[in-house]
Parts: sequence; structure tokens; C-alpha cells
Amino acid sequence: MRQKKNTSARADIASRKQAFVREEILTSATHLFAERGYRAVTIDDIASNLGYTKSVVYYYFKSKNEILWQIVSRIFEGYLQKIVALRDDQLAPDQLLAAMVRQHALNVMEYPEWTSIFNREETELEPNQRRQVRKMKRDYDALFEQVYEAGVAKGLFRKIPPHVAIGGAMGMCNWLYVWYNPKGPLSAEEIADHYAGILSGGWCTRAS
Amino acid sequence: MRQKKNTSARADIASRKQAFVREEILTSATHLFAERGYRAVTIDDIASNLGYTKSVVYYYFKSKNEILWQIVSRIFEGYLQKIVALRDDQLAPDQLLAAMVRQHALNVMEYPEWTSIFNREETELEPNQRRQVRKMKRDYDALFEQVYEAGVAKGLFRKIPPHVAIGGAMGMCNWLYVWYNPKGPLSAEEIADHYAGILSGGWCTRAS
DNA sequence: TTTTGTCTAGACGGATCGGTCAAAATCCAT
DNA sequence: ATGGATTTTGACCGATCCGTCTAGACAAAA
Repeated sequence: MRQKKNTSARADIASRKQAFVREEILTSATHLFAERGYRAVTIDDIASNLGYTKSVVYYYFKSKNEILWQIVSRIFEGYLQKIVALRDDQLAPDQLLAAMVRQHALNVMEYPEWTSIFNREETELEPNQRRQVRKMKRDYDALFEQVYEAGVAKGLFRKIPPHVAIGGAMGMCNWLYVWYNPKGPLSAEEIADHYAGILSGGWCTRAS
Repeated sequence: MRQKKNTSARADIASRKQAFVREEILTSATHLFAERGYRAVTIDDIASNLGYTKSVVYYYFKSKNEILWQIVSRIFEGYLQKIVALRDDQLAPDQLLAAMVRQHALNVMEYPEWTSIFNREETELEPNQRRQVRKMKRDYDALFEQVYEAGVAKGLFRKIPPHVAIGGAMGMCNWLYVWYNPKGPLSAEEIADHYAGILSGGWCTRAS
């Protein structure tokens, strides 16, 4: 018993440290991948950015690909949760979709680097990983498209193919990673509201 | 005279062939860069894709960077011309901006690969090239923002910061390179019209 | 046929980078 | 301090890839 307790305490410390360093490395890698692109970043870059050497990174991760995959997987988890949570509010399709768009825009602006990686580095994944990512994206978009369809059925939305309407909304929001500046004059909430507003009612003062 | 004529005839054939092969190489490179990313494509890939060897490519181009730069420069030229041409029509801001958005969407859908490269590979350019590209993008966007501002002044558009409104429109259109399928059920014109419509009047049937 | 300019092949250099490995250092319970 | 587990180091291997270079193929002019 005592032995077991001791070794497990020791293993505990070890695993906590491992978790911490893994997190550090993922953060460093996220910055660099977003800034220069996966292919242009070396393991040495990721390591020396933290004052480590390459070997340290390879102690905590099996390969460069595993680092990328960890980042990509987590991005999706975070995005999905916040969108799914909105469905509990039992809103009408037009209100719900506006809220979902708003939240997606906020997702992008909260971690622009994630969106950059998620969308730019898909080709760097291995075939089966890539299939998974594509499915994630499809499922995520489908959440929005279903609401759009429901809204069309109720006469709330114009009869535009859901795929086109949602594709437009996604582009609008995802593009934020290109130009959104956290230190800019507008807050993320303001921008998200503007976007939800434009998509719902357009930017013209009267209907065209 | 005869000598001069002869040698120039020979040079003529040569330069025509050079122009042709250079074009071939740029096309091959464009496909591959868009598909796999600049960094992941080797000169050998570009060459063997055409049945050539690496040396041929280096006979026609100084470096890999020159190929990328040629592609990027041309993209902008093509985009800009078609947008500037619309200004001659002397439309009111709301009509003009709708036409410009429509045209930009068509630009993207005509050569999705160009948009992909133009936006994904900016980090692969050399510093001064990158500065030029950023200026191109700023100037391009400014064309749209000016029209938006004029529309706001006339009470035609809602008072949204032009940068935000146009950023959204650009994202919407540029994102087409991710999902637009030329063989899909909708034509490029239909999609472009839908987008211009959404941005002008929203996707809701009544103003929210 | 010889010569000249244009184009191509293939080998090579040099640098980079992902990943491995054995040895050393560090840490902690006994 | 000792012993065992964990962590770090730095050298190293092998592969890839950009770009160069030399020799020669090929066509057209002389």
C-alpha cells in the first residue's frame, strides 16, 4: 500500500508536469503555425521558443504531425460546444441562427490562430485525419444549415439553398482571422453583432 | 539588314516558345500550389507534371520564389481590372456595390486556385513582396469601402464601419474557394447573385 | 558540313530538417 | 548517500530539396 501510494504520488507529479509541458508546447506551436505555416516551422523553432531543445519536444510528442493533430482536434471541440449549447435556448430559427452566427464569429475572434490553422493546414494532415476534419466541418455546417432550412419552412428566411447561405456566413466569420485586431477600436462583440445584423437584414437601409 | 532580320526571326521563335513554356509552368505550379501548398510542392513536381525535368524549370525561371511571385502578381491584375471597369457605369452606391460584390465573387469562382494561393501563401513571399501584396489588398478593399462610405452618406447603407462591412463581404466571397464546385447544381452567377442579395437585404424575409 | 544559339538531361553540392539514440543530468523516496 | 525513475542533452543519421554546373542534344543559319 505504502509503496503503491508513493509511486502513484510520484507518477502524479510526473503526469501533471507532462500535461503542463505538453500544453506549453502546443501553445508555442499554435502561435508559430499560425504565423508562418506548419511546413515552415521546425521542431527546433517550437522548442527554442520556450527555451527547450528539440529533444524535449520529442520526449513529449511522438511527431510533428501529432502536435498538429492535437491542435486541430481541440479547435473543433471548443467551437462545437459553444454552438451546441445555444440550441437549448429554444429560439425561433431566425433568432437562433443569428445567435449561432454571432457565437461563431466570437469563436473565431477569440482564437484567430486556431481558425487559421484549422483552415490552412488541412492538407498537411494524414489522409484519415483529413477525412475526420472534413467530417467535423460538414457536421458543424450542418448545424447551421438545418436551422436555415427550418427558417425557410416557416417563411422566415428567403429561399436560398442552405448550403449557399451558410457557406456565405461561414466565410464572413472565418475570414475574421485574416484582419481582426483585438486592439482595434471595435470589440469582438460589436463586430459579431454587425455580422449577424448584416446576414439577417442586409446592409441597405431599405430592402432592395 | 538581312543578318539582323534573320537573327531577329530566330529570336522571335525563341521568345514565343519561352512565353508558352513559362505559361505552362505557371499553370502547373498554380494547380499544385493550390492543392498542396507552396512549401509542399517541389520544383520536380511542377516539372514532372508537364513531362519536363527540374532543369527545364530553372531554365525558364530564376527560382521557386519567382514562380510564386508571378502567380501572385497576375492574380491581382486580373481581379483589379474587372472591378475598376464597373466604376464607369455611374451607378448609385447601393447598385454599384452590389455589382462590385457580385463581380468579386465571380472573380473568385472563375479561378479558385488563384484566391487560394493569394491568401494562403502570403507568408511565403519575401518581405518586400509581402509589403506589395498587403498594399494591393488594402487598395482593393479601399475601392469597396469608399463606395460603402458614399452609400452611408446618402442614407442608402446602415452606419456600419466600412472596414467591417467590406471585411465581411470579402470573407464571404473569398471563402468560395474553399467550397465552390464548378460542377455543382448552381452556376457561379446564381451564387454571386445570392451573395449580393444577402449582403444588400439579408436572408430574412422581413427586416429584423 | 560546320557553326551558332537554344534547350535539356542528369549528376552533384550544400543546407535543412524530422526523427533517433545513448549517455548524462536531475529528482525523489528510502 | 543510494537506487530507480524521469527528464534533458547534443551528436548523429537519412532523406529531401533548392539551386548549380557541365556536357551534350537539337535545330537553324552560314
